[in-house]
This record gives sequence, structure tokens and C-alpha cells, in this order.
Amino acid sequence: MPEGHSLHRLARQFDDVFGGQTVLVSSPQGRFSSDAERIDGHQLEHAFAKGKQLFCRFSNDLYLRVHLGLYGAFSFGGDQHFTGASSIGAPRKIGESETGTTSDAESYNGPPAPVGAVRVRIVSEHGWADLRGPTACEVLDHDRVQAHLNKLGPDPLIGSAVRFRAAKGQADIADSETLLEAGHKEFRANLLKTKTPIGVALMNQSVISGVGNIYRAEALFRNRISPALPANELSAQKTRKLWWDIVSVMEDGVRDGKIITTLPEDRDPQGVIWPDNAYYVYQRQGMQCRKCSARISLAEVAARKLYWCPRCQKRPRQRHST
DNA sequence: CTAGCATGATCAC
DNA sequence: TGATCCTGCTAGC
Repeated sequence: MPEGHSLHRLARQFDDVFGGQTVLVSSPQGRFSSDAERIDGHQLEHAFAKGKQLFCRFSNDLYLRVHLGLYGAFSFGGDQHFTGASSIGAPRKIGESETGTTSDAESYNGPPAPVGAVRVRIVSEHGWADLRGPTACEVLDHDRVQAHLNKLGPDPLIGSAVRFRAAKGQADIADSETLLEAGHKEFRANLLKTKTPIGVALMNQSVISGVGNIYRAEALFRNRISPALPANELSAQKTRKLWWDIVSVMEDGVRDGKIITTLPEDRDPQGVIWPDNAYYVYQRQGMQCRKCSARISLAEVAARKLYWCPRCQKRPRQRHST
């Protein structure tokens, strides 16, 4: 599923294979038909992601906005000019990754008959993309897109996105670091605004965008932060460390197409990295902590499963003010 | 076969 | 806090 790294991979894939192309947009399922008509046959100029959302700008100044939610996924296919991820979105089993190439490259004859509930189908000369099960999928004008973007907190993958665009000559690579520093400042300010537990705040897309349940749990463990700590009590130093650590692990996620947060020295040398040794705490409740051997805890918080190590992630001692 | 579950988020009360 | 959106894999009859 789609945490931020999946959406940024998706944006790259879209930009690579559809960018600058005239595309046919339809809704085999029918639910998107009236919106599809507004962009059908136009040029897809540019695709980008913020947090867990994908935006595509079309040549008639309209935008496609997609939010995959819990179930949404894209599948792709096409000829030899159209390679990359075969599927990006909700993994259907633990361990599914997002890398691979299309299988019909040799004998491409256009997209296959749609299978199941395909909300949107996008077709270019060289390939196609099918979208199923998104939480949100709509066509918007620029102002409404901006309103969505404004609601989202800083995206730790902004630097990754800028470097990708810079490689195409569409951005200045120096902006990467500048924007990440600005993101850190915004993140810090957002945390200071609330007493909400940091474990909940990290899932709030207006505080930081793109972090989901896995990155939330893993980033807190890697930084030895209790998920119960009020957000405004996280020190400036810890906040800085947390931000840059999230940047680092999520950039790895974009590169790998899967989430791996463990360091080599914390993995079982006998086992495979993926998926058995990929995480410190996520879905490891009752198992021994890789660092201290305490049993990993699990609690339901705000309708989501929260995993943490009760020994490594203790709250700092309360200081008496006497 | 079906119920349960999943890396998400909104809305009503 | 709970219902709902909505898809597909998996575990268990």
C-alpha cells in the first residue's frame, strides 16, 4: 500500500511513460466517465506526487487527482518503450514489491480487455495504465489542486522528487536541499502546535505527508521515541533527527519499491532480508526486539495498529519542577 | 466458499 | 468512536 514512496514511484512512472504524450482516458467501470471526458485526448504534460496523492497536469489546464487509499492500485502494460513497475499500489501479500517489467513487451497490441472494476484506463501509443479501487479520483482545475496541496504537510520525498526532475533538466538540483530544510522547519512547527501523541501526529497528513503505518512505527523505533510522547514535547534535536531519518528511509523506499528499515547488523544473517528482516517492529508483536530482546507491543490507536518496543521506546523521565 | 484483514481517510454523531 | 468507502488476498470452514 501505498505510503508516500509508492506514490512518488507512481509519479515517476507516469512522468516517464505518459509525460508529453497524448492519452486516451476512459472509465471501463463507468464511475469516472464524466470526469474522464474532460481530459480524454489531451496531452499529459507532467505528473507529480505530494504525500500519498498523485497529480497529473493536462494540456487543457485540468488535473487528475488520485488517492489510492487502502485498496487502490495501478497496473501497467505496454511495449518495449514502456517499461518499469508492473504494478504500484496496494500489495496483496506481505512481501510484494513494486519492481518488474511488463510481460507483453514483445507482442504488444494495445491494452487487454479490462478485468474487474477498472475506474480509470489511460492509454498512450506505447502502453496503458489501469486504476482500481482508489479512495479519490477526480478531475480538478488548478485552484482546487492548490487547495489540496495546501492542506498537506511537508513531504519528506520533496528532495527525491526535485532530483528526479533535475535529471530531466526540469528543476534545479540545488532546490532539493533547500526544500528539505524548509520541510523540516514546517514539520517542527506543526509538531509544536499539538499535544497529540507523536505516534498519532505522524499519521496526520497535514503534519507530515506520505508517512503511513509502517513508516510511522519504524521511524519511531529507529529514533527510540515513544509513540505516546506528546508531539510538542519532542526536542528540537530529536525532531531534526526524526525528519532526516524519515527522509532517508523513504528515499530508500522509492529506490527499492519496498519498505526496508533495518540496518544490516540488525538482521538475522541466516534469513532473507525481504520480508522477514525488513522491519524492526511492524507486524512483529510478541516477537523479540532486534535490539533488546523485549517483546514487541501492539495496540489499536485511532483505528490503526501501532507497534513499538516498550523497552527501546520509553518516554523520557518526567523532570520535577520543584 | 466466505469472513476477515490490509501500508488510508472522511464523515456523522 | 464507529460506519463507510471499496478491492483482492488469505485463512479457515
